[in-house]
Amino acid sequence: MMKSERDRFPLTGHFLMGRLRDAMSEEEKATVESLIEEVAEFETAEEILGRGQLCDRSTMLIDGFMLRAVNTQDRRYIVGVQVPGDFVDLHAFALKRLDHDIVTLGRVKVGFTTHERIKDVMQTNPHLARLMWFSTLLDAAIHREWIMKMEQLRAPQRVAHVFCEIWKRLDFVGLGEEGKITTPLIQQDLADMCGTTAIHMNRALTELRDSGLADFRRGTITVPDRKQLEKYGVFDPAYLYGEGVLGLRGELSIGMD
Amino acid sequence: MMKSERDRFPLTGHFLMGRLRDAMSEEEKATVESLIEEVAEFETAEEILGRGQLCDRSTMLIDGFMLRAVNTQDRRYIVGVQVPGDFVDLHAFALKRLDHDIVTLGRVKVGFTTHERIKDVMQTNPHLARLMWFSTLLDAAIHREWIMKMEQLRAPQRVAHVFCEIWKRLDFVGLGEEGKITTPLIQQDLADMCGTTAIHMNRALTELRDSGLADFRRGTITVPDRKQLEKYGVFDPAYLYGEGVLGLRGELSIGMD
DNA sequence: CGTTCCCTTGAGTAGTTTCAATACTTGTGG
DNA sequence: CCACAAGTATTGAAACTACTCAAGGGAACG
Repeated sequence: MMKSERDRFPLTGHFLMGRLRDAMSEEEKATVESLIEEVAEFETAEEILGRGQLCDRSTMLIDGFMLRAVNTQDRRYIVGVQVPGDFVDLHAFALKRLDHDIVTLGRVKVGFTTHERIKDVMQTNPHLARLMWFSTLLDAAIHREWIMKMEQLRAPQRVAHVFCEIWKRLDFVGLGEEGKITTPLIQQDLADMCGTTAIHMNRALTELRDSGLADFRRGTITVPDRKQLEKYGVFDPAYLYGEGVLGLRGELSIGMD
Repeated sequence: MMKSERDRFPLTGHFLMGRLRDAMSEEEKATVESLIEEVAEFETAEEILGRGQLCDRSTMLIDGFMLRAVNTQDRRYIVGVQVPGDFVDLHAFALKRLDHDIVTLGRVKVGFTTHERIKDVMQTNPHLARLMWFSTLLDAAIHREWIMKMEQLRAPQRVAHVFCEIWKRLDFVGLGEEGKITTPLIQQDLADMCGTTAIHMNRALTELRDSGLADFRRGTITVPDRKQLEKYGVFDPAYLYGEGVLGLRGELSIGMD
């Protein structure tokens, strides 16, 4: 049996999986794997990179979850979640300073690479450069979906959408299980992702539970029928560029050469 | 007197103005200008590029405004606005298909360049490549701010924020006037940007008008005291990467070499 | 076995939507 | 020039959604 991507590339095997990883040659996968110069583990709620902080390295999320968040005096706003395989602050390569914090959600394992190394790749392998660019734009596409989520959905639908997104992204990298997934999320996190108070989030979760769509208990999300939850949360995975109308897998020759 | 950027580069003179345009050499500015192979004008509400549509060119907005929008059966969701100097669908270079529509807001003038040309630049000028990447990430940063806008603000503050953002972005490219700006926006557009109904948006605008913070009348936005409006709309322009804690202008040598 | 963090519930208030109706503006053709 | 149509803006009232303040319950960890 073929070894899994993760076995062959223990640090970056999940990068772009389910999306354009198929468009990467073995050499390119090896190049990406070799970018990681240092591996580190963090406890929960640790800040990997803070807003406004100058930085000269980027972080690959190997295991666990992370959040993009902005903290003000009185509140925290979550603007994104990251799952294994995500180059969580690759955009810092071009931006130099982030407008938000990157914080761990539960224990995580990450790999660091320097911007120096990335710059080399940029100049020597235009194809990989483009894939890295693509991966940062994937985050932007997710941001747009979140804006729409806020614009159109009520609290219970928003969480449903969040559940669907995380699940689907885990599916892409081969970590999505059947029936239930476990995360370090608490209700306050979900509230901060959906722009509601924790109290209201609790009521939204109760509603989902009562209606049998999804059950959230201390980080474990149980969903009897994902299709139904996706319908309820108006979730169409196309924006994740893995499949559907926006997917590129069938047209790898187009543009990514 | 020195000719303005726009006089010297009539098609792309506003590109990255107020942000990293200062980091571009004269040759680079000329290169970008030469990318534009075709200039076109459009009437209002025309679709430049539709969701899911394969594409092999990108569009520079020269004059006027554009919207990033997603249309469903019953509603339209606006996820971004573009002003002159914006490479409105540069990200289609890496994504190939957009997850949203790009539509004109009022009459516009645009310039087209092929992905073929962009690819050349990518491979021959890593510095420019990086600036182009930067410009797409700027959009992502704006998306994140919009998510926060939705998460934390009430309708009147959200419009206030939209007004501040558009104004500041016009400032950057030298089109921001004193006291008032004129746009082709209607109340329905503002509602679609803020995730409210047009009716509620009307009440929000009335509130702004009554409180003396801002007056919106048929596209013309009048603001007696921008600082005050910015405070009300919790608007901190840092996320636009032109100045403030995230600005790079004083540190051009860092990273962008 | 108690502390701490996380979750739950109730009641009153604030913000938003919906439905319904009414004006104002602008452009067009008679 | 007026009449009309289409698009845009405004207002009122009732229903819904979410927030705040306040109190209590449960699980995990030492």
